[in-house]
Amino acid sequence: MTTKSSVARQKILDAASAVFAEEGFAGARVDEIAHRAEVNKAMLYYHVGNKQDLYTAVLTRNFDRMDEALVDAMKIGGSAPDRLRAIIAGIALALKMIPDHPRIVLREFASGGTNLQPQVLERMVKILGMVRKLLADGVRSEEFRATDPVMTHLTLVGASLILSAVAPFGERVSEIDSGVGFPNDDADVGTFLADLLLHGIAAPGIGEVT
Amino acid sequence: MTTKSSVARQKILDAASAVFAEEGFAGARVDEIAHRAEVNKAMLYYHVGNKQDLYTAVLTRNFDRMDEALVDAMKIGGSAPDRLRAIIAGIALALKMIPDHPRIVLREFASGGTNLQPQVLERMVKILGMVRKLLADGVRSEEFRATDPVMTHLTLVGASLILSAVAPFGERVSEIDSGVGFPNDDADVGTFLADLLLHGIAAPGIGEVT
DNA sequence: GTCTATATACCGATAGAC
DNA sequence: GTCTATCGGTATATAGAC
Repeated sequence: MTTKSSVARQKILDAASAVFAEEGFAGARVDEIAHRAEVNKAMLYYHVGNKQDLYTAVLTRNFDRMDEALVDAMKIGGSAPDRLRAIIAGIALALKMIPDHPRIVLREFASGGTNLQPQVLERMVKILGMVRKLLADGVRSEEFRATDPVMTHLTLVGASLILSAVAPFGERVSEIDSGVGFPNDDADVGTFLADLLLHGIAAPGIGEVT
Repeated sequence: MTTKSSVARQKILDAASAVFAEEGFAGARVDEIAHRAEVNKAMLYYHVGNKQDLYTAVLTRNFDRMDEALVDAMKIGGSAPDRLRAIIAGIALALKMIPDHPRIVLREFASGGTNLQPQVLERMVKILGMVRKLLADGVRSEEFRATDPVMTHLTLVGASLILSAVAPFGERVSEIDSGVGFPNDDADVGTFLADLLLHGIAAPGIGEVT
């Protein structure tokens, strides 16, 4: 059958996610995706549809997984800083489970989201909204300073994406300069980012905020 | 003549920079670049070379402009926090002057830098090194906490790129949800990021660092 | 240096047999 | 549901006249 839970369909989406992450939408080849999924190209079109449908299906699935993980991470309650730590840890963990996702999303930020269908944009906006609401709550309860909310949540999400996506780039860089050293898979992105965003890098008493 | 300063060549690189920013390397069309540069396609090949050469020429030029601006911004000296503010302001200003650049670089982070020639990677490493050295200096002088240096400088650079590149994406999002509101061109990305990275968002006395 | 015309190859998509 | 064969469109790149 051609249901959304077909095994072939899942294999196709897995392969497509990897290829879109590596090559981008324009650079990805449908033949390559079919080859990696070990299905005939005609079957790919039969099960999922054309390249754009495939891309939308991949992003929808990846965002739904993200959303599921984040809704889960937000259940803990507590102070705004505690919940911020929880959502950042949730984002970092989810991106680690779906390593293709940050690379695809980063490209969409770069391209202006031109390949994104409305249902995908809605899912992105929902996640951005969760972060933004949390930040606004913290400002209201006076646990956070009143920073620009939009730039703050873009920084949080953007930094999470970059840190989660940078490993392959790091390998390429170390080909020409082995002394740089990018984060490996063991790096605790969540704890690092939460500390940084909450307290910054200035030592206590150094360089007051204006 | 076919020198690097030819007017035609500069027009081609300007057009190519814009198209690569919008469409990525794989998505960019040489015909489109030639059309925007108002030169014949054959002349484009004559003046610059093939698509890969063109991409490398654009990135080399953009990174050299970045480097020039940053070396300039670093001349001020002063405390580590002061210099951090200066380099972040320098990055933000330079990216504002070269709006194509963050979009192109973001894609390269996503793709693992597979389209980057060694001379381009070297220029990236140089800029990353300037930031990293500054952070290390601050830790040594005890003006900065001893955070992970690699993740810190990736966060700084990544956040600068995202905040500088997100405007077109923001316009796409507001098509489906006009209430989100992304940073516009007037946003003072430099001051925001410097405050955030130095002091974080936690209100004084809230949620101590472990 | 400039331009037209075209070679060459690739890629997305599907027709049609089984 | 599955596969082969192929169509049609498009993209990079260049030959060759001026």
